[in-house]
Amino acid sequence: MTSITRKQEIINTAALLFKEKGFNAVSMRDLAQEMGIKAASIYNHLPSKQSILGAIIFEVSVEFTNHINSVFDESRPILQKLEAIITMHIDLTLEKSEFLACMNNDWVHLNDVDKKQYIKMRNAYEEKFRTLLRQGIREKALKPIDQEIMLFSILSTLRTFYLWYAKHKMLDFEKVKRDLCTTLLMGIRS
Amino acid sequence: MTSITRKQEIINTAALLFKEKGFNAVSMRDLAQEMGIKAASIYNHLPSKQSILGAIIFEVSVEFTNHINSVFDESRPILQKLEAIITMHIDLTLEKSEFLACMNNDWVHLNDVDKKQYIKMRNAYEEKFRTLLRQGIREKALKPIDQEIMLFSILSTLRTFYLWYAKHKMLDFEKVKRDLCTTLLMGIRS
DNA sequence: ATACAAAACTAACAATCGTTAGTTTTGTGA
DNA sequence: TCACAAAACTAACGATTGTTAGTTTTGTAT
Repeated sequence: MTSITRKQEIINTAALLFKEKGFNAVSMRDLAQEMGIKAASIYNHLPSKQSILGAIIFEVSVEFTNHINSVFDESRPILQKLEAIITMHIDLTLEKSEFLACMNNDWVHLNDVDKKQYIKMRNAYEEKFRTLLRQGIREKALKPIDQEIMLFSILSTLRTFYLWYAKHKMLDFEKVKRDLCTTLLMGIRS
Repeated sequence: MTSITRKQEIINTAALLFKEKGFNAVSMRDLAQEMGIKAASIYNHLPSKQSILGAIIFEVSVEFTNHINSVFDESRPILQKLEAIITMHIDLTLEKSEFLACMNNDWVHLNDVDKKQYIKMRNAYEEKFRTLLRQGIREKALKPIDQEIMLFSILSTLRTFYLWYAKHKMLDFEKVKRDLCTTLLMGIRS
C-alpha cells in the first residue's frame, strides 16, 4: 500500500519542520512545499493539520509507554531496570529526535481529545517511574532523597537530551550512553 | 512615568499568555483582551509583537548573565560557586517563571538581530559554567566525568524546573533548594 | 487498451493575523 | 480653565491561515 508510505512521508516531514519552527509557525503551505506538492494535496492523505501533530506525538508516546511497561514487569534488580529505561530513552532520542521534540514542545496544540489522552499516558509513564524509584529506596538500592526531585531531575535531562544530541553529533555513541547513565544514577544510588 | 509601568504591564501579561500557549498561538487581540483594551492600543506602548518577546527574553537572560559573571569572579570554593548558581536559577524560576518559560520555548521566534544576541549570551553563559566545571575537576573537587554531560544534565534540569514548580507549588521552598542542590551536585562531587 | 484508484492539481472561501492612520477620551500640571 | 501628552478608540489594509470543492493527472492491475 503506497498510501501508508506517502502518509508517513508527510508525517515525517512535518515532524522535521515542527521541530525547527514549532507547530504554529509551520503552515500547510510550508509543509506542502517541503514535500514538493500543493497544500490541498495533503488532505488526500490526512484530515487536518492537528491530526498530523497527533500522529507524530502518539507514534513516540506509545513507544515510551510500551517500553516502560515491559521493563516494569521484568524481574531484574531496580538499578538495571532504571538503566534499561534510560538507555531506551537515549535510543529513541537518536532514532526519532524530531518526533521527541514535537512531543515535548507542541503537545499543547493537540485537540482536546488527543491532549487528554496524551496527558494520561504521560502521567502513567511518570507514575511507573516513580514507583520504581520508591521501590529502589525501600530496597536500599537508592539513597533516600525526595523522589519527586529525583524523578524530575532524571526526566528533564532525558526529555531534553535531543537538544544536546543535535549539538554534539555523537562521536562515541556507546560512551555517551554509559556516561549519562552514570551521571544520572551515580547521584542517587547508595 | 506611568508609560513605563503600562508598558511593563503589557509585557508581563504577554509573558503569562506566551507561557501558556506559545508565542505564535497568542494574537495581539488575545493580549489586548487580557489587558482590557483593543489590539491597536498596544502599539502606543510597544512597536511590534516581536519586540514584546524580545523584552521578555532579555529581561531574564540579562539577569542570568550578570549573576553568573559576578559569581564567577568571586573567590570561593568551586562547590560553593556552583551552589550559588543553582540557587540563583531556582530563585529566578520562582520569581519569574513565565519569563523563563518564554525564554526556553520561544527564543526561536525572536527577530534575527535579537536571536543572534540571545544565542551569544546563552553561549557565554554555558562557557562560564563549563569553565567552572573544568576547574572543579582539575582541583579534584569534582569527579572526572565528561564535562559536557555534566553541564547538559545540570542545565536541562535547571531550565525546566519551572515546569516542575508549576505542578508542586512549593510546600517547603528552602528544602527544595537544598534537595535540588544535593541531587545535582552529589552525583559529580568527589 | 480499459478501468479504477491514488494523488496531484486549480481556485476559492471565510477567518484571522499584525499593523497603520487618524480620531477621541482621559488624566495631569500650570 | 486651558493646554498637552498619554492612552485609549474605530476602521481598515494586505497578507496569510486552514480547509473545501471540483477537476485532472499518474500509476497499476486486468
